[in-house]
Amino acid sequence: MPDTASPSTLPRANVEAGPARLLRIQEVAAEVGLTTRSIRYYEEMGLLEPAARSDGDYRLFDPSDLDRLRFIKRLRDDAGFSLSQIGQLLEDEAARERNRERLRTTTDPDERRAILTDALGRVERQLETLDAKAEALNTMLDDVRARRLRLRSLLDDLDRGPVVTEASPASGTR
Amino acid sequence: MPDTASPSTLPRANVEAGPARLLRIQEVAAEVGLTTRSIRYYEEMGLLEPAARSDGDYRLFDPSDLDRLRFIKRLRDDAGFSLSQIGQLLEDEAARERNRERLRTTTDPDERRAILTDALGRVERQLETLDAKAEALNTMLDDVRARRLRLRSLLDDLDRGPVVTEASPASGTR
DNA sequence: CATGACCTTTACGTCAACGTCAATGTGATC
DNA sequence: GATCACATTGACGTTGACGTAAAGGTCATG
Repeated sequence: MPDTASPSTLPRANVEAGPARLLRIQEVAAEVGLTTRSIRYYEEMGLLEPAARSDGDYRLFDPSDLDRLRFIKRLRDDAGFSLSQIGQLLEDEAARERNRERLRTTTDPDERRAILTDALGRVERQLETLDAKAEALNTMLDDVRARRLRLRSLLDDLDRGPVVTEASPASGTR
Repeated sequence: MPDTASPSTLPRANVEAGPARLLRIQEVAAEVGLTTRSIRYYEEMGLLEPAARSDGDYRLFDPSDLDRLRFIKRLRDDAGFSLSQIGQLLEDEAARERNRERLRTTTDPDERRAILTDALGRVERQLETLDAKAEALNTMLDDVRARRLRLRSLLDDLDRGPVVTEASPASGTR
C-alpha cells in the first residue's frame, strides 16, 4: 500500500519510506518555482545534492530534495539571505540529517547525547540568525506603523473640525 | 541661538529648522557606515539627493540626508531588500516629503485631505511590503523553534532515563 | 600661493547569481 | 532504430551593487 505523501514545509529526510518516485530537473523546477539553471547552480554551490543520478547521469530528485529547494527559495526570496548565508544554514541542515542517520544506528547514550547537543547548538545558531533579522524588520515595522498613526490622527483632526495650524501668518506674502 | 539637533531614527525633513551644519561625503560615510562610493551610487540610482552642492560642486548633506541613508542601510542589511525595492519604498518617501511641503503651503482642507490620504496609502503599501517579509520570516522562525523543541525533548528523554528505542539485549533487567 | 587632503566625474574591474547558447548524450515513443 | 523532447557539461554573457584607479578640480591651512 503506497502511503499518501504527507506534505511538509520543512526539509526532512524521507527516512526509508520507500522509493517514492524520483523527478527530473524540469519537473522539479516547475514544482518549486525555480529555474533549472538555479537548481544546478545551487548544487554547484554545495547547497544540495540530488538524491540520485540515472544511468545517463540525469539528476533525480526525491521529495526531501524538493522540500530543501523550497526552503532555499524561502530563505532567498522571503528572508533575503545570500546564497552563502543560506549555505551556512543548510550546512547545518545537512549535518543534522547525517547525524539523524547515526542517531538511529547507535545505542550508546553518551554518543546520542553528544549528537543531539550538537544538533541543538546548530539550531540555536540558526535561530539567532533568523531572530536578528526578524527583530530588525519588526523595528522598522514599528517605525512605519508610528508614521501611519500620525497620518491618521492628522486626517482625523481634519475631519473633526477646521484645523487651527496657524503658523504661517503671511503665507505667500512677500 | 543654535538649536541642538534632535536625533531621530526616522527620515524626516529638517523643516526650516535653521542651517544645521552640512557635511561632506566622507564624514557622512563614516557617520552612517557606508562607503562614499555607495552613497554616490545611491544618488545615481535616485535613492536620494544631497541637500546642496558647494560652489565647487561638493555634495553637502544635511541631517535628514543622514537619516535617509541610515534608513537605506537598514533596508539593505537588515531586511535584505534590493536597491530597486528600496527605491520603491523611498520613492514613496520622497513623494511624502514633497507633499509635506505642499501641506504647509495650502490651507484648503480638501487638498490637505487629499494629500494626507495619498500619503496614508503609500505608508499602507510600505507596511504591506514589510509585513509580508516579516510574516515569512516569522513562519520560518516558528519552524526552527519547533525543531528546537523536538531536540530538547529528545535530550530530556535521554537524561531522564534510558530510552526504549529498541530491544537492547545487553543491558537492563532481564 | 603653494600644499595636501578631499572632492569631482569617467571608466573600467569584480563578484554573486544567475541567463543563454553550443555541442552532445539519453530515453520514452512510434 | 529513428525521433524528439529533455538532459548533460562547458563556456561565455548579463545585471546589480559596488571597488578602484585615473585625471583632474576644491578648500582650509601654512
